Amino acid sequence: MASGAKTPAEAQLGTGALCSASKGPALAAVAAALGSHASILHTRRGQTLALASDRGETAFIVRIGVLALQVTLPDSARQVVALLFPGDVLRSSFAPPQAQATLVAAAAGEVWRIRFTALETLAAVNPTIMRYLDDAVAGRMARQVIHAATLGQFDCEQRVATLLVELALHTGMSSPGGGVVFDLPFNRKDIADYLGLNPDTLSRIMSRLKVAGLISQSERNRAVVRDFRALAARSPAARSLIEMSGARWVEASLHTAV
Amino acid sequence: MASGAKTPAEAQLGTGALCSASKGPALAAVAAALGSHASILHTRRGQTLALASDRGETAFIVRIGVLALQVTLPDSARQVVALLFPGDVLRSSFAPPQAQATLVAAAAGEVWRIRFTALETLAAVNPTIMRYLDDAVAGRMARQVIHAATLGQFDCEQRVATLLVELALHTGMSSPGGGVVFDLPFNRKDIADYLGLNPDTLSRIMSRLKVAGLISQSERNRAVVRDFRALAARSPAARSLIEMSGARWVEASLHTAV
DNA sequence: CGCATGTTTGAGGTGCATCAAGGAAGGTGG
DNA sequence: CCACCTTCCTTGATGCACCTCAAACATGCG
Repeated sequence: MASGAKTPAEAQLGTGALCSASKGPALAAVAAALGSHASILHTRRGQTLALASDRGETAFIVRIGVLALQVTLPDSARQVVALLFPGDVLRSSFAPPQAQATLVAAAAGEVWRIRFTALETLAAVNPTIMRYLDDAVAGRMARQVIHAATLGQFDCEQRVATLLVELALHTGMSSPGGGVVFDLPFNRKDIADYLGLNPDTLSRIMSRLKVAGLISQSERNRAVVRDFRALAARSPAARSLIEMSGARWVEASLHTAV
Repeated sequence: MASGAKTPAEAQLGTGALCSASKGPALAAVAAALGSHASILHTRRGQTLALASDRGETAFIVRIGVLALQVTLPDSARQVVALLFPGDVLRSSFAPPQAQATLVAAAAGEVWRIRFTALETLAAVNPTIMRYLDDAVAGRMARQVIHAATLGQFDCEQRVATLLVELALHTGMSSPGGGVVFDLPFNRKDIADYLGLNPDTLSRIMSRLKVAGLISQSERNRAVVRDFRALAARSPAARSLIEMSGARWVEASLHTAV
């Protein structure tokens, strides 16, 4: 999918352009089987999705766009716990009890919602679906592991670099200028809450990266990575994220300094 | 299981005493079906288990004891990403690629290892197993979410309180003195790496909690929570952890100040 | 234009890390 | 049984990375 072969909807929404299909069974292969049981939600920027439906557990499958799972523990500040990209699967039970958990859309996109029991039934019958779900959950867990390492061990610049690498890999499109362009989901406060930083500190780091020539911003909420290799070098998690994303343009970017 | 009704092995190893069965299908119910396909590993304190076997993906099911999953990203310090308690399930693909990941036993215990493909096959045939695995993974993810919030938002005292609550809930036994006793897995450095803190800082916090009368230490590597309610009050994640653990003695502890 | 919301940047404070010295616990050989 | 060593834990002094507060600066909208 490195060039062409994207649906009009994807092109319009600016996702999936540079991100090749995930490993394992592609979502497309299981879409047909799931489609009849799932309700399709079209999201807008900032829209919140209720995690638990009236009764029973729910599963969400991201088709297009970026979502954030945020959690607020009592007497604590909010933490954006995970960013969800196309292909990701979320169960409502992934959020801990006794916590205020919210699913927020970063942009216009598409999410499939399905009762978990129904999904379980489908998985029992269709090995492809089961494999897809298992792989999606495993990938989600691996990303969560990286996030834990990010929050626990990285300094603020490494955290920001990690986020930018993550976004470039998942939602980035190569720009005419030679860099990688992508939308910054949410505002500074939300991003800071994802990285466990202060918004002021985040702003400072971004400015520093701009001065260093690694990134630039055409408009607000949009970023251009000018030197992906230099950026990746500042994130200890870059290699892991690159291998997990399976994005093909990375190869080229890593060998061509800008 | 608040009193008696524990196997000799559990009593000897000091686990599972106060922790009632997890929700959903108990591990015992699926043990028979898995037993013939899994190899049983007996762990010693500090023993490391290879995550990926020679070929193919592996799953681990913790029966007795505590394990830690630790990850070291390139050019970064080690992060203990998760503590695994009896009933927990770990797939080798939960660890990100391009990272040095290790599974370490905190104490003598028992772990079942099984090829993931075999486990998948069993799950497809046996709904009870599938349900158990799904629930175990969902619970693991919820704990990972809490850990992210802990690393991202809590101050150092809240982090330590959270760990102590977690350990008390999962491995604690009520002591004659009225408190809750449990082993401290690993040494200070390892615990600090789990909480994203410096060992020196951790030691200071522990001393502070001792002075405040919340905990005491009979021997090294062993802790007694003297006032569980006060400790829980210092951890924003306590309510979530309590509800997830399903430990029954908590009810009593929460209503009796010491 | 004028207001609301979000971002940037500076000045100053603080929580935690770092460094270093001392102390307890456990193991080993005499 | 006691010196001795190694390992781990504790605790004080100091410094820095990041947070906090506040003011100026952008951006969008009625």
